[in-house]
Amino acid sequence: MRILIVEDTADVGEAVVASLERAGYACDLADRLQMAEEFLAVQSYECIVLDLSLPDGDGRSLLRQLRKRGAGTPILILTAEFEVTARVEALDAGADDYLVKPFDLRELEARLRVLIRRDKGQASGVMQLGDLAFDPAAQSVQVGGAPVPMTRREMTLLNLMMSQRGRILSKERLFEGLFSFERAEVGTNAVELYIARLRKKLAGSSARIETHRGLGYRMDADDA
Amino acid sequence: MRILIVEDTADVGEAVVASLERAGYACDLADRLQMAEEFLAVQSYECIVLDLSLPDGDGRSLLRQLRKRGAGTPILILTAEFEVTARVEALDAGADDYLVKPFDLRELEARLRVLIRRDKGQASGVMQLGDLAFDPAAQSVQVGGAPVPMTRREMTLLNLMMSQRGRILSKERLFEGLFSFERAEVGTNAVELYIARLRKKLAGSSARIETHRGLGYRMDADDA
DNA sequence: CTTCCACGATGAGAATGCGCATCCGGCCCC
DNA sequence: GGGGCCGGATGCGCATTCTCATCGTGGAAG
Repeated sequence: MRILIVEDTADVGEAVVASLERAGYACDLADRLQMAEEFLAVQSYECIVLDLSLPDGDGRSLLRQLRKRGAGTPILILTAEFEVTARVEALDAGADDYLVKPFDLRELEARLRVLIRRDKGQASGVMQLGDLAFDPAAQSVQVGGAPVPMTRREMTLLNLMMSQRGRILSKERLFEGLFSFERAEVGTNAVELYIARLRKKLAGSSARIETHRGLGYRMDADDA
Repeated sequence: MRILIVEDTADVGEAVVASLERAGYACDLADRLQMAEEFLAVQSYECIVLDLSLPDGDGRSLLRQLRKRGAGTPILILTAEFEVTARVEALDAGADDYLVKPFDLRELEARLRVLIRRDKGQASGVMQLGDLAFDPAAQSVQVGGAPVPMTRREMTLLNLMMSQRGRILSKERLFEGLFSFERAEVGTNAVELYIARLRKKLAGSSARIETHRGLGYRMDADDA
């Protein structure tokens, strides 16, 4: 939990550092843009608190530079400029929050907690099986990095099989999953059909579908 | 891009809705907690704007309830309470931002843009895809540096597709992002219509919208 | 070991209905 | 009042989907 504070007014900077250190963060204090850049070159931070008016330049340039470089670090602007246009401009330039002096240290801490909390915790729900990757959210299938086009039925079947990988799924079960409501009219052969289609599209992958006669189907990888 | 606004003061709520709709968001307005919960039960939102003082209870309870349920939707508190302790409490309870009335609509919009782009995992504002550049803040689209005029709906759709680039978005999902409840009577092929219009305007660009029959649409660049 | 049967695999073809284009009317905002 | 934005309706083309029919194969019993 390391935070960079860029602030030229000594007493403000020191007060912020003292407060954040008491809250358990490791803090580096820079009073000029150049010093901030030196810190950033050798250290990565959970979060950056940035004053806009600095003796050797404008904080906005640092902000833009970082974003252009692709840095995703949350940045909180802390400044005396209270004009709405300045706020909008900074936020649109890539800042994540904007606090106007004078401010309350408790609020600063709370807002930093929010930024750090947000920055963590976005997991990708991708399922992997051998060289087969399936992302249910994106509805995308890849074999060894190459995308494989799938139709809707194929996709739902793959979803069923992969979310229960390693288990044998009865044909009735798969049938329910595929044709839950319109089942009355569709023949019993349909499941086998889509199993065949899936197998064909998954040829060349290390994932495969085993047949267990009289029981159902099971998905697994070749080796393992 | 659908936003839920929970606000009991009619003129404030309507002003916010008008402003956000002009910016291309689909908005649902709830003036009571109960209504908000009903909306949330049947619809998912990109973001929630929440007033704390409501006729049938305290907004904080909704906030806590959502977080306990594990909802990760960004929430912006919009209230007249200006005490620091109230802000800290709300932020620690799971709110992502806190704006005190009276506020400037431009700042609200800017802060919502921040929350939404953060939620999507992007740090800065401008999105690029091949030679197509989209700036949600400026509501501007460029193909190879040349500006392309877009209508509001087209822009909203492009925003949806680009912020989820590489993923297949179902027609229902796009529909929900495009239209709010009051416009519920629009036909089902409205989405196809705007897809067609977008494609026409994006002809000549390396950005492309693929159709995945039965699944939805997916945005990508020609090469890759 | 052999034989037979039932279950599963596979290919070809037909119909459903999805998605696209187009034209058009209506509405809102200027 | 008018121009652009918005969304309705229709007809057509075709991918997807499912049926049908045939062939392959595993397994158990004699």
